[in-house]
Amino acid sequence: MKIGELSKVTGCSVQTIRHYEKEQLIASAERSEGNFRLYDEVAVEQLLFIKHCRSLDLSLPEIRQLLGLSRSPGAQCGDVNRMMDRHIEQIEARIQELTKLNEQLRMLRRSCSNRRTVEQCGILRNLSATPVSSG
Amino acid sequence: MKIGELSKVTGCSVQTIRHYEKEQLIASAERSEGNFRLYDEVAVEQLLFIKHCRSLDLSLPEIRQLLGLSRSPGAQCGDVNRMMDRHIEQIEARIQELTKLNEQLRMLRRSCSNRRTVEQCGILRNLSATPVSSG
DNA sequence: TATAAACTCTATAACAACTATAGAGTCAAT
DNA sequence: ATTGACTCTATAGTTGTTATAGAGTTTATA
Repeated sequence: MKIGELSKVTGCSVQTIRHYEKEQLIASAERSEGNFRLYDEVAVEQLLFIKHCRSLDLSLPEIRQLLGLSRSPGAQCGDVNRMMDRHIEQIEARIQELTKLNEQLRMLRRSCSNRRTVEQCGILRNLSATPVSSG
Repeated sequence: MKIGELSKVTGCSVQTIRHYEKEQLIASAERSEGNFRLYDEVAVEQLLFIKHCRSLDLSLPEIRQLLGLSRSPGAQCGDVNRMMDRHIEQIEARIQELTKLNEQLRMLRRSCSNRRTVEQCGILRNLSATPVSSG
């Protein structure tokens, strides 16, 4: 199948597929006489794997590493697990950050309730002061 | 003061300050005879305002808009409030996304507990299947 | 058979908000 | 005069796509 069909089947855009090839996440496809990329079912599987990893926010280098590990079947799972653990840590750290941010934003938002002119706007006043604290 | 001192005082890097100037977040600085940028206290205030906004994850266009509003003191606060509300919504949506992601990752992580070879690794097996569900 | 439509190719730029670099100029001190 | 610290502009890199231009290929139709 050509790249357009692969795109439809997997839900990855054509440019994205070419991008993954350039980034070495998938092997360089064979070419037709007219220099079109040709794919088979294996490519579909690989792309779905990658897509699934991306939906979990794994980076392309992380995915490349996973693909490498899955190609060396004798290897232990330790590396896979370590990567997942690190990734989970990152996500949780980000959630914490955003949660704190959200509290600050809500506090800030409470400092102004419309119908004032910008001159007296509590939000702008609070943004000018360095620490976020309003009352 | 020159850009290096402004950088120290505000904690913004020299490149970032120049970047903000190019992006029209701060006015083009006056120049010395030798073409060095020269700043005063007003610039310090503005940069701290911007830095504070950035710490709240406001985008540069959003900050530019806020700065514009704060310069037209007759304007109503409505716009400021709408921007904050939209921003809060975005942050909360992102927190939801990440929380869901985190659950999926933890579930996936539970599917492999070291000491297996990659061939039997539950993580890799689950990543190959399209929906995330493991048991 | 000519031609148009739909597809593919490569290479490049855009996105956001910086960070890093190269190569040149300025300034103060020795 | 020269060193060192600073500054200048312009450009490329970061991440994972998406969008574009300009050219070539294949398929369907007139």
